[in-house]
Amino acid sequence: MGRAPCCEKQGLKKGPWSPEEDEILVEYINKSGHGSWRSLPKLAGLLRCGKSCRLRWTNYLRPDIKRGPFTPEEEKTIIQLHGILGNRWSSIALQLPGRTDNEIKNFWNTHLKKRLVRMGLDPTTHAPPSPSSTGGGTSGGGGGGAAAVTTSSTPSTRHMAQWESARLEAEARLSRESLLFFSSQSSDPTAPKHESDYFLRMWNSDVGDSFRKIPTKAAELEESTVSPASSSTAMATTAATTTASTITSERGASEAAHPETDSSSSNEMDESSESSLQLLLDFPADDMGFFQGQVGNFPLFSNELTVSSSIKYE
DNA sequence: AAGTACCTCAACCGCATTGGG
DNA sequence: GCCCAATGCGGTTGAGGTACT
Repeated sequence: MGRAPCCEKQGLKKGPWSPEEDEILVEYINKSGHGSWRSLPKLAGLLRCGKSCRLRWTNYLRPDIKRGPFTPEEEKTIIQLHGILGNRWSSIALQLPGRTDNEIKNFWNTHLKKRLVRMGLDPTTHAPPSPSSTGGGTSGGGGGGAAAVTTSSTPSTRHMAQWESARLEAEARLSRESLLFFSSQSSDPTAPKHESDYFLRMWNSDVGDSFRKIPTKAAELEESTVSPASSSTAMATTAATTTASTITSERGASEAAHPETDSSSSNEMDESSESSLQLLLDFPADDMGFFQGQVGNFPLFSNELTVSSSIKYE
């Protein structure tokens, strides 16, 4: 195929940016905007490719970038969002104003990932490693451990399945209760009438968008790893139950006391218990408040519901 | 003090996606 | 609908700094 390189390599500088280059770039963008990144270097008089300029601007020079160490709240947000979104750093960054996807990615890889590993959690899925896989194969970084989880699903598809499950459940409920729902809506159109409402909202938000855009290739892969009899929805429910448990604070704790939920995943969750979930369970419910008013044009979660609403479907 | 190992993070690379012609 | 350029995104690299021996 041979896509042409993003820029002609000859004569273009690579590596760290000098203060002078930074100054030129900032001055030019402040004056003229970045416009076409490809043509920017030439117009600004920089010996860099447009891609490099864009990266430098978005990751370092942008005026709204927040510097300095991550706060505990930001850490929690990242961990929780990673539990939901996986390695969708740009989506995670949307919830952390002033932080770049690159910064979050680096912080995750150098700090948070290790912390989860120390807690006995799979940093990819946030689930405790399955007993069969704990013996050998978690060496090496990267995605090596991804296959260790419950089904053969990949992290991204498990996250997608989680979303899909919540969405389907919400839609089913709403269709069942549509008359009641719409009649009662007149009193307060903005107030969620049902917990599943939040998922529909989130699904229709920017965050949900990122899932709808997951390439079908991933879904096909998912299908191919599941027996024909098991629909993707059924799989999704299982995955959602498992994964959502790990990312839910209140629910995670109550789940241990209510083993009547999905038996296929309950074993894992039982084994995880408090110790392996400690980090996630420690989060107060209103830590998910970052969703409120920040996704789309509406609040997504009320304080009393938070994410715990995500699992109460059977 | 010197050498080595480890850590951090800015920057690069290449694939995926988007959008215009 | 197809092609291609532009842009976005996530994984990876490597230089520089720090800690340890």
